[in-house]
Amino acid sequence: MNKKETILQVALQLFSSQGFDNTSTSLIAKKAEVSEGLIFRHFVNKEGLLNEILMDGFIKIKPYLDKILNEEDPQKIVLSTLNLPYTIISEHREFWKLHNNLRLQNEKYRKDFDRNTFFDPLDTKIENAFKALNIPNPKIETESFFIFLNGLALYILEKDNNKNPVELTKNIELKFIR
Amino acid sequence: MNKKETILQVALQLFSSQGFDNTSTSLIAKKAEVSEGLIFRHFVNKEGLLNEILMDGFIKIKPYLDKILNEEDPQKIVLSTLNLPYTIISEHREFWKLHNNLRLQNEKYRKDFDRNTFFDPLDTKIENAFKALNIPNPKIETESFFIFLNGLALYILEKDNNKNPVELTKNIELKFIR
DNA sequence: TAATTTTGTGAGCGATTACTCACTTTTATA
DNA sequence: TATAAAAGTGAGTAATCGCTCACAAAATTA
Repeated sequence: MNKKETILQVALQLFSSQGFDNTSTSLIAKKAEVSEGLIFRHFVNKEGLLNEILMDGFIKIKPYLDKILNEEDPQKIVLSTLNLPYTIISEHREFWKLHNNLRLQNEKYRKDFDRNTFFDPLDTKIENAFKALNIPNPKIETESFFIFLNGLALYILEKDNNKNPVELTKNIELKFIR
Repeated sequence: MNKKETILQVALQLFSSQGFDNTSTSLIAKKAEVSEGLIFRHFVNKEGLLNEILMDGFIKIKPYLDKILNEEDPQKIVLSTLNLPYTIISEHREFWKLHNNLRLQNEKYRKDFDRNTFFDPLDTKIENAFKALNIPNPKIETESFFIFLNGLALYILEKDNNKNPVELTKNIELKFIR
């Protein structure tokens, strides 16, 4: 087992459960069973470690997004986006929790992320889908849709289990596709 | 100006913008222009300071809740609850931001808060309102409703301004009351 | 006014923080 | 196989952390 990988793995686990600020590099080293110095050899500083974790995470998330962006049926686009929170979180819970906490707590991170436009293509994809479905005010509808999506993601994150909230998602679906 | 009050005010501002862990007692003392020791005289420890801030905050929030709980018209109940995020955040933004961050980041705080059942009466109130409005599955509808409400609160928190998102709220309203 | 309590100070404590660096061990290259 | 580069160690650093405490000033009570 690669030691660099172990550090990344342990740090992600700790950052997501305890928070970035509240996790010391000494604890990471201890749990990863490496010397503390090795962390700084590989990642320069604590923030560098965080950045590499985030990069890795987004690279793993990307394919889920691309799959939706390649879809053409507007109804399918909306429906599979509604399932995105469950899909992502069930497979990358720790990363998504970390990303969410940083986004809500760290203003600098939030602005960097927003400038990064990671989800922008999905945003326009959804808006176009609503247009295609002849929804009266597609721009506002898209805004509502993403508010719902964020709420749903938080809801799933807060549950400890990874059970798919099918009935709930169905109920929400009907509010956007009649 | 009361020095204890100043400490509470400064600490709330710093905790909500930087996070609890990332804010030192020395910085609070400096910004409040008091000695660091005074913080511990008044609040025993850093966590005691946090708790008093939270207590104060919830006491200020309570009346908004009570107003809805005393309402009888089911439609009005749903509508004014949908306006709750904007109402609370525009007047107690810092407190609500702090509460949200703690809830998402600190597992102990989340569990304590959930056990505290602060919002439980509102939950049943909404469910009964949906029953009165003959909504097919009131339990699931209530769950969706609060997911939406959480998403909306985050949306308003992330915006720096305090502008009431009327058009958006109207759009969401129509998804719950036809 | 005198005694007591409350409010406030600031130097200082041990523990912990992120990080450095001289050094050794392992791996890759010539 | 000799050499260079990369990976890994662990003791040590200054700075900062939450917090204590002896003491002084201010407010309250007797």
